[in-house]
Amino acid sequence: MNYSRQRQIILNTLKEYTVHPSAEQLYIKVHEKDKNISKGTLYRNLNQLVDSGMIKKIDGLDTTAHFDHNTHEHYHFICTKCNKIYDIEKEDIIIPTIKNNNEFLIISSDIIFKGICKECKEKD
Amino acid sequence: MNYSRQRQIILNTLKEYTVHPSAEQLYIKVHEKDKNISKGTLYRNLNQLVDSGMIKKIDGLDTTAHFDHNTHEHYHFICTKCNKIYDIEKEDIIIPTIKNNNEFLIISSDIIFKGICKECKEKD
DNA sequence: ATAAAAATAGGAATTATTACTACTTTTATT
DNA sequence: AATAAAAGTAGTAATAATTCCTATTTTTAT
Repeated sequence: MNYSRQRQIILNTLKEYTVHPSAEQLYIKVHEKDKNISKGTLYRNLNQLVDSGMIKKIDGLDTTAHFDHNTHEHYHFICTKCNKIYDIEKEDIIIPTIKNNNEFLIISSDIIFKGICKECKEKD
Repeated sequence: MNYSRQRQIILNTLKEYTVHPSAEQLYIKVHEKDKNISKGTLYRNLNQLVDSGMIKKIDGLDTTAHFDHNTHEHYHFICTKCNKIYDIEKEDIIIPTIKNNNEFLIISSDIIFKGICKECKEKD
């Protein structure tokens, strides 16, 4: 992967997020910094960054892919009321494993908890 | 929800699968049984069946939604070589939980394990 | 300095999904 | 059984997310 100014902007912009934007949300911010960066470039670079392990792609949040610059192993909680996505750190959960498993070589596990966050609970 | 012949065909067709088809894959089979069932009808009914809890929607497998007639709580393992989706039964895993959690009310958790299945491991 | 490899902008194309509309089927009530 | 309201349908148009394409530009290794 060669250096590219555009890819640098995309990565830096993603790093400014504490939540996990979709490509479209990211595009708006990136576009503010450089009006010429096209969606083709954005998608191509996001995919390259995912493939090289520099960022993570999160599916299953809604119908679109979201992107996460936090590459250390962690999981997500989505509040079904406010749709906010919270990070759940590895050390804060009991990791699932398959019992007596000699059939599957597990390389990664994605976990998405869904429910109600404290804030929404207190509003009721 | 009223009875509809088309919905019955869609549900029965989904039940014939042991794997978890996308809407498109399901459409091909449904279309073999009744040439007149439209994609609009398929999507509308799939969404109704999901909303009523009769089937489950699985996101995060690839870019499209997949559907599962197996509504009892279970999880999935995707082989990154052959892309086959295996069911992992609840009783076969150690369920993840958030430790010392008083912030999130967890209603459901989706887990997708990724790795290499036995078959693909043995081919190497 | 230069040539091959990689990347780009911008728009076209593709794919998945939803929305719309005039018509048909189902269901509850008589 | 007749009937009217509610629910559902086919077929197509529209939308949204993402990928593909191409001529041009940038990066990198010599």
